[in-house]
Amino acid sequence: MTLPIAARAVNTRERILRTCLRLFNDQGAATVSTNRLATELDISPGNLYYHFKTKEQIVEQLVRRFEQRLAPIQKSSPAIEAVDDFWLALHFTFEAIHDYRFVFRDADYLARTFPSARKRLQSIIAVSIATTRAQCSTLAEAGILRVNAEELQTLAFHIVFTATCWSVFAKLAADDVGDSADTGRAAYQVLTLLTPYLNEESRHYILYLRGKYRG
Amino acid sequence: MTLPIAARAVNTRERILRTCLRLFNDQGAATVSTNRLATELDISPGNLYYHFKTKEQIVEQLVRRFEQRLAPIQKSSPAIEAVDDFWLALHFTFEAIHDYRFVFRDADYLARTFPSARKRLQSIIAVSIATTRAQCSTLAEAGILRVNAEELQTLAFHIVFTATCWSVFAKLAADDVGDSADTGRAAYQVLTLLTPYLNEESRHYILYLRGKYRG
DNA sequence: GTCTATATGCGGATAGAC
DNA sequence: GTCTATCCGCATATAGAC
Repeated sequence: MTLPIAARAVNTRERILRTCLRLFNDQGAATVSTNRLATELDISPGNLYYHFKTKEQIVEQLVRRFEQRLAPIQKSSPAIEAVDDFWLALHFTFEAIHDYRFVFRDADYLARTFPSARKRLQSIIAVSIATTRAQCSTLAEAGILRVNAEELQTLAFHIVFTATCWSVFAKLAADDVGDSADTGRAAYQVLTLLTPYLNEESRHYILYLRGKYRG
Repeated sequence: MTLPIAARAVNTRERILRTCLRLFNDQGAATVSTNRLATELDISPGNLYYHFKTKEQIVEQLVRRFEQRLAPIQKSSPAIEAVDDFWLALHFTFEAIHDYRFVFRDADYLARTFPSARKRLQSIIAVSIATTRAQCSTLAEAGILRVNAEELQTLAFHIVFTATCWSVFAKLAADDVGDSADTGRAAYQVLTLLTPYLNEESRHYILYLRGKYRG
């Protein structure tokens, strides 16, 4: 009952991507060489080369997956009718970011080294800002968020900025070497940006949520 | 009228540091090898080695200078009596960050590769948060900023986060490849965080400043 | 598909002559 | 102080056998 050849091939390709993602997240995309990746997988460099001719191809595939992971979350924009919808979407987003944390962590290296990655990253950010603005806009129309057009834009920009860069900063500021997952803390930090602009009722709700994310 | 030998030596050392800073800022600390640095300086690798035995020593020296550059700005904390004092301090800070932008841009690489740099970076961030909190606290006592203790902490944290990571994000989000200096935009973005908590008078002042930093 | 073996180049670091 | 020459190791990439 061994798997057919085609399935085995898919499996190796899949193993490469999964393992690479893990190593990238743990050690940084710049640090993880193709050789080390092959060693970790217990396959030969030649075999790795058979599946991916360049490191760039692996990177692009992983970034593409990250993009696909974000897509359904962002599609939910119109359904954001209350603060906790926003909160939930934020949570999913941060989980995705955490699962692919190398993407933003090593953004500078990736953008510098792989032109294809650079384009994709910029696209992700542009889409994210647009989506976030749409979400905030929906909240504003529902009277939950009190902002003018300019504040809306600045807020959306700042939320995306926080989402993308938070893990870099958290890791840097942390005493320990590992990456404290704490996506809740990240979401909380973003929500704090929103707080002053919320109406009374929603602000109270935030204060309630806040209690759950402090220790 | 040639310079005495000692002075020449100091000069080469200084030239190394200056050129290295420029290359780091332009191309990234990870990308710039000691060999490329030597080539750019028109000196031999051996000569470079004479002045700095390791790349880490150069990095540490540069980070130390960045720290020293920040120090006098941070010492001015008690003198923050109005919003535009804060604004000015912010401006100086962002100028310093821009002049040493590789420090935060490549923070992950630096922290990973050079333990000495990691410690220094963490110290810089810790001091910055403390300083910022002190500044905000002064503003709060003067009735300019209306925040409770928790908001103060979160705000300080977020301000430092923005200051350190902004250039990374700005560069990533930008279409062009170069680094748009625009420290004004960065300072404006930080000030926006403060706005909702300001008293009436100061908020108007901010709105006035805002006009100067939009195109 | 997977392996072994290897080409080629660049990185940091260093010895020893001048 | 500065150079030339060079070691060593690791990176990416690849050819060719199985």
